[in-house]
Amino acid sequence: MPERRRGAVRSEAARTSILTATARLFAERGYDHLSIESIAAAAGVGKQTIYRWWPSKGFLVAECLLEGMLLPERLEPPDTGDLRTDLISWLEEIFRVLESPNGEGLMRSLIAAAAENDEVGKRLGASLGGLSLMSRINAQDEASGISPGAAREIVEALVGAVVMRALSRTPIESGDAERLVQAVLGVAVS
Amino acid sequence: MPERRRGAVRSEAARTSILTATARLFAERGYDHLSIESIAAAAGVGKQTIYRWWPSKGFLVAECLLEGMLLPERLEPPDTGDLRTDLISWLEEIFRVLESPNGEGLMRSLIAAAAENDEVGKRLGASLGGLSLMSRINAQDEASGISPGAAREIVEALVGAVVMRALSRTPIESGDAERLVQAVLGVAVS
Amino acid sequence: MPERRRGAVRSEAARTSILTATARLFAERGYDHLSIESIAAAAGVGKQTIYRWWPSKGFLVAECLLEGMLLPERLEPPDTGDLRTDLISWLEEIFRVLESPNGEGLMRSLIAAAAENDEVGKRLGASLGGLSLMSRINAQDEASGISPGAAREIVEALVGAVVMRALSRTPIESGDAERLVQAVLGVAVS
Amino acid sequence: MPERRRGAVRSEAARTSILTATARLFAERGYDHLSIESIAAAAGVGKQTIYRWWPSKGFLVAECLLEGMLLPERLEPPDTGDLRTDLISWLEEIFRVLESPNGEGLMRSLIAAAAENDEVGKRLGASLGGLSLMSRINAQDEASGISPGAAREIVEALVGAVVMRALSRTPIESGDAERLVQAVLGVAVS
DNA sequence: GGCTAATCGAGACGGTACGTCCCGTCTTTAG
DNA sequence: CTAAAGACGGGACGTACCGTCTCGATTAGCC
Repeated sequence: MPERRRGAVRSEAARTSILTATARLFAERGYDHLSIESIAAAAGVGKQTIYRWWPSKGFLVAECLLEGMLLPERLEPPDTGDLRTDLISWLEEIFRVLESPNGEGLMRSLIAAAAENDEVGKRLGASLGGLSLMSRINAQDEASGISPGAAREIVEALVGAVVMRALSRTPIESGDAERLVQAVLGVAVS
Repeated sequence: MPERRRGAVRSEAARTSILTATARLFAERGYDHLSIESIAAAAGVGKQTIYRWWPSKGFLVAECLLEGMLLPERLEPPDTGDLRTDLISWLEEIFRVLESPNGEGLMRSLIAAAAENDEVGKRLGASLGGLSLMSRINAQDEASGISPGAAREIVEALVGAVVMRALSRTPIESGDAERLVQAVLGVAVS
Repeated sequence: MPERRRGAVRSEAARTSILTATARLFAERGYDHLSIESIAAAAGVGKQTIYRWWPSKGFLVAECLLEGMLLPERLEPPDTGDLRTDLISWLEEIFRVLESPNGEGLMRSLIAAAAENDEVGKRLGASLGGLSLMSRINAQDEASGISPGAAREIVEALVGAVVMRALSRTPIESGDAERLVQAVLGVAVS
Repeated sequence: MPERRRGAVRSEAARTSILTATARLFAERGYDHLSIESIAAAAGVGKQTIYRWWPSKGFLVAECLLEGMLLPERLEPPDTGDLRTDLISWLEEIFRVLESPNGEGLMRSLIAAAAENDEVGKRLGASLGGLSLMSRINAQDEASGISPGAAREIVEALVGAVVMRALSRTPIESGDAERLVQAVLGVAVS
């Protein structure tokens, strides 16, 4: 027996409008300066309805991230067969986001959220496409010159480099994606 | 004549006790939850004295970082001549900090500060030893198999990987430093 | 035919446990700090069940008052034939309630409820025994030296004096009941 | 030495506008429905400025009462030499306030405040003129037929009767003041 | 027996207000 | 002119309740 709960059921309309409002305000104002109060007001919802389902704004942002409401596109690496080229395309896509208006601010907000909230932290890498990338590399281990089991380290290094770019406020220059892949993947795979 | 301003001069005692209090509270409570009010109280100082000299708590933290009051040790890579070994030692040192009690929390607080404040962001990499590492690699370019001009990318990738570790809440395992260096520097340099 | 409604009938168990819970919480926490939510929880009842039958907590308290669940005893004046003595006994009884632990708080809660809710207000005097006292005095008018038709004023003055005692936080001293009757009834009736 | 305190001094402007706003909102909305938040907004003041100086809205109302900002007129009994006539005039004045638009509501709000807050409770009687009346009666003890030391009881009874009128929602009729004085002062003084 | 209607418990919902924390600014007194 | 102290207007926090509503379950008269 599924042990039915009693009482009114959770309102999907409220949930949706809260997440939408969160995503919008996150993009507009950044993670700091994002307040539960303003989310509630923008969503046309009582504050308690937010606190009933999410412990803090960090988890709200985490759920938005999971639903793909924060990043403008699906940042998955393409698969043309040539890993190196795919990596470069992928990084260039990410860099393009970073260079878009307020793109860096959005990324830094994401980092701030990841620093404060466990859920966001655990999902940050995957949201940038790291997860599918890892399994992709793992599958190709033998075929490429990459040492086996290094997938995690490579992805960590590449995503980490992107994060450092956002944190260090260094402007991105053309060719950066290629140089980065070159540095991490090494000469051997060229 | 050096054009001395009239009136009382800035109190060094106040400055020091403010920075000390900031560093202590930063370590205890993290970047969020760090408040100017509590710093002033802990330092035995009026709030105005803080606002007179620093624009926000971010800059306070930046100055602490610059003075080496936030990280427990000097995180400079050693120089034994063997770059690969030095990198591993350096990363192991950083990982050791991460594994110390609240070490990860401290690192995440640093990242949060870097995400919010430009100064902290610009200095984060250097504070972890990235700056001296870069010049070291640049100097050795020809000697090693590293492609010329890749120093920045390599350091970015390594430091970035560390940052991702802290953000993703992945526990560190023995050998991780070596694997990371292996992945980034590639087989060719072994 | 009494035009019976269809559907389930009002649950007497719910009604009783609501009133009991109300009376208990009223005594424990006072009229302010008394919440429908806590009554419902204490009574093991849904909030709607309360709102279905009572418009507000004021009416709940009014019904408790009417059922004698709020005041510890029946505060009716005795009837020995000697009005003056009876009045003194009655006031002494009320004063005894006031002096009991939290007795004054209870009385003030009752006054607060009376100030907010019409029903409670109209019943307050009667609950303290004023109603039966009035008819008693009216019946004795000629026999005593009391001017005819003054019953209402006398009762109002006596009960009012008790209320003022509770409001003014003046401690009660022995003999107060007698002095009060003396002041209101005057020397002529002694 | 007067042990001078440091730091900015309390703003009289803020204090005044808070009390004015309190008095206005008290008259408009009553003691329940009076909220610190609305007072702060109406006074153009931060909530903390209220909480810094008053523990609760009860004390705010108490201070307004003390400054005579709540009751429309000075409700002191006149002194023509004839106590009975003066008492009647005084009660008629109070009854006139009760009969004015929202006058009864104001009185009940005052009673509610008195029931909740000690300060208001202690001052309620005095604010209605009870204090000056008591000393007046005491001074005349021998001259009148009033038993010595009965001043407090008489005032308590009279003011209490007024309070009961407000609580019981009984409409006031012409001659009520006289009947009340008659009942309390007795035939002897007629 | 099935239908309809009312009740009950539970509890989600949009709101208001609470009392607290902290912001960044301003004011006061002391050195 | 700096400094400690601290009051100020304001924004947001997370919590408590308000009164309404929506559920599923139960109960009782009616066809």
